[in-house]
Amino acid sequence: MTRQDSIRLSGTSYAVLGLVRHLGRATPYDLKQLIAESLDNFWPVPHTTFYAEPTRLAAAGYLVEEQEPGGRRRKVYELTDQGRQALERWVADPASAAPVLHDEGVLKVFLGADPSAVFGARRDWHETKIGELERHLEGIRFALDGDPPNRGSLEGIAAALAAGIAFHRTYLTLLDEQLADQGP
Amino acid sequence: MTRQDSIRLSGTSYAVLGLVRHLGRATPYDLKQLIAESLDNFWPVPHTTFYAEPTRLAAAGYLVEEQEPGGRRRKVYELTDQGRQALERWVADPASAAPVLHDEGVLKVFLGADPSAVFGARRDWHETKIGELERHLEGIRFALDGDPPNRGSLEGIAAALAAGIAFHRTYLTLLDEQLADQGP
DNA sequence: ACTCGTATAGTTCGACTCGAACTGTTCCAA
DNA sequence: TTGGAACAGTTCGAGTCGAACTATACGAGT
Repeated sequence: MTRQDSIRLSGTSYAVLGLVRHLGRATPYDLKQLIAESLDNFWPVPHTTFYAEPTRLAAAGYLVEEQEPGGRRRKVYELTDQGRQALERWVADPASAAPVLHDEGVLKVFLGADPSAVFGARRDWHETKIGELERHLEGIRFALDGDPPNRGSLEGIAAALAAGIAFHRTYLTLLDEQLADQGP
Repeated sequence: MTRQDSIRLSGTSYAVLGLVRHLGRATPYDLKQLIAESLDNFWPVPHTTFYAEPTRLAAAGYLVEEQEPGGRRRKVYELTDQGRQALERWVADPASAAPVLHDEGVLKVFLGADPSAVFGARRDWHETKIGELERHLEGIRFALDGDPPNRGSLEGIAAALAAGIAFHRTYLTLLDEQLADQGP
């Protein structure tokens, strides 16, 4: 009998349910590994949440929790019907919360910092980031050329990576425009 | 004697300090009004934080807190030297934390939602938002054409609004590209 | 076989954050 | 003169986060 503690489900909750559905059986660490560098660009989840949130979801009946008897005694999660249904309902609804951006650099400039200094530093960061994501994406593409055991998974990650790269490129363009409007 | 409870200062803390510096004397409600629709695009601050955070900052010596004797008994804040120095030090440092984006729509698509449905709905939202911001910006520009009592303030807000509009436009472009890549 | 370093895996804690819901105040028009 | 809308402020508890820490596994060199 699943419990109905009627907890609130956030985007992060659904992210956890979705990742568990994807892996079938997953430990918190698996979840963390899955999204590093891909989904993380659009929906950051601190790693501690992957330990806390599944426990919450299991208590409310969306997941089942098992613990390995020996070794690291890791907890392994699987979706329940209730979890699957909640996830499907949420995914089917095309409405989504407005995107939210947190940019400390713009805040600094708003509070009087020198735009060239702040945006200049930021520029380099985006370039580095793009490099990382591209390298990662290449790796995935290479894997996709071989045999595809987990093809679907990799394709989703590739799409997220491509979108992430597009996002950072756009940001770079915007920054360069700002920098051009300023200094010499 | 200012207390040194050595609290952690987040971007939001500095935002509060900066807004108080800007206004000279400010109530929480003033702060909230100041950033609605402008800074909010890059550094969202829930309104309750404008009640809690200044209290925290005052306890640690960054602000002084006074309470109106009658009426609404509002609390009024002013910057201390300690607060001013902390703010200046932070603003002078060109390094800033990486921008962070939260986009539930992309999350949904990542988890298997229909991209056209999700992005289509989102598209309209951005258009509405741009309209609002543009109307607001026009208002500010009109005010700037008149006499400028608080000119500096308004210019900062105008800049933030312009950047916000640019951001949403860019997002719109990206969404349209995604929608074009999909079906008809 | 052993042991040291590194990578992997997991947890605890407390401070902070957030939003829902509520209360109180002021203003203004009917 | 009173009732409703807009304005202003607060409370509360659940949720979120990151720093710091512990523990386990693996592997290279000895």
